[in-house]
Amino acid sequence: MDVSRQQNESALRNERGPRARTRKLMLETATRLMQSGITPSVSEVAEAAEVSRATAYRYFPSQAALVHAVVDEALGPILDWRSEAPDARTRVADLLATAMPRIDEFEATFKAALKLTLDQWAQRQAGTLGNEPQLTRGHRVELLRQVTAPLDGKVSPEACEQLAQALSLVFGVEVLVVLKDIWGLSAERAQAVAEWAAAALVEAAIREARTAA
Amino acid sequence: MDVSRQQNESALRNERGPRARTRKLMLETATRLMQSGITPSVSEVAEAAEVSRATAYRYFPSQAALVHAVVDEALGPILDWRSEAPDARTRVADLLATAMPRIDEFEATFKAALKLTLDQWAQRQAGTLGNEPQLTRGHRVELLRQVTAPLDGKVSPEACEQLAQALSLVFGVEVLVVLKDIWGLSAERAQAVAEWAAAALVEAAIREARTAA
DNA sequence: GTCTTTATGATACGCGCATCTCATAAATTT
DNA sequence: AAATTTATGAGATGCGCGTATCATAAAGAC
Repeated sequence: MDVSRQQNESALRNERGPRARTRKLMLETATRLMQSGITPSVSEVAEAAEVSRATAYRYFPSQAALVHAVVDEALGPILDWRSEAPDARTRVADLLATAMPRIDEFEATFKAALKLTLDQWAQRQAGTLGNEPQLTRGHRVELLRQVTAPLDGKVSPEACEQLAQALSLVFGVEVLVVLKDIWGLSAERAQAVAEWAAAALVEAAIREARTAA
Repeated sequence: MDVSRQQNESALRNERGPRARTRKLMLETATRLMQSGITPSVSEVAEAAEVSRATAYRYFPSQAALVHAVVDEALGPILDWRSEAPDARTRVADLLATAMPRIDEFEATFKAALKLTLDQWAQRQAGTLGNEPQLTRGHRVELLRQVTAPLDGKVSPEACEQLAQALSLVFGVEVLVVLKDIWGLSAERAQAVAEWAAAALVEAAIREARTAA
């Protein structure tokens, strides 16, 4: 029973037929469960979606694959984000305004994803690397390069890179983990702090370039 | 067999006797395993330490308890950190110089701890809150209040608080996770980026207070 | 309509973690 | 030294995850 023979992974998403239907059902169920705070095992999704465990494992062979798929859905508008604003300050503010509420909305999902990357890192360290779906987590790099793009030429490439790296610290689930869970802030306050910090970093990079010139 | 009847938790640490000895052995074994990248189960520590599983579980009833104990050891010098430097810039640089190498050294341990806090958060959300040891993760707040202490009076309390919160984003395991794992930086580069970001944030807070006045 | 292909469900197995019980060994106390 | 408390080990049990097998039901081809 080789699935890819007749319907490959990408085709499965949007086409119809029994496979696409079941997959959609499972994904929706998994998303709902994760939103409620659970990081469901494949078996749990199977039960909640009222399909047999065997079937569930045919679509998502591991919890990692499951979370990966749900995260892809959750990322949605963040992946499509673009900015034509002329200055970096506006771009970073815009990015945070788009991404952070979405991340907060799917907080449980993104935290589960973060947990999985930590799992995979540990297994890699220990040498026990199953060939899992390999959670991506590289979106930040691309997005932040867009943010710092207006600074090309005005700021040295090294400084630009450093700024992007620093910005990646104030943008992501980790921000919520720290500000909400440790400091007890609301989602709004957390976003405000992140925006302030991001603006300060951009400002500093620009200022340094100015004094260096 | 009520342990606390004769030797309570705190007494166990430094006193001697068979219990303290076994506990120490297990802790050392667990630390060694975690440094090698594994996040060991209680059973694994038991085997590596050559004690029976039953004994192991008497000391550490769960993996969470185990990690918690190892983290306490790993924190070591970070918890003792103090600074008498007169200005916040120096203090934050000093804190990062102390803490980041230590965190990097015990990277696997701190990542495991982060994973556990995510687990606990998820279980809390789902309502299934076992009464686990409840990982602390609040050290950052105290340390950063010390960092921003020189700004009291010079900067409004709100701004001071916000600065501390922003600084907490560039100080901790999360920084390593993002900069090393996503960007592929070395530990040294990661620390340099964190230091630059921290300095920029402090600078921004001070500058804002100046212009506001 | 028959026949093939494909999807699903029921069931069973192995594995590792966590817990419990009970017997033995070690220690402390008197 | 004897008695009592305390620590340990060996084994059994239950539970959940992941996998494999086989039989049935649904969909598509002719």
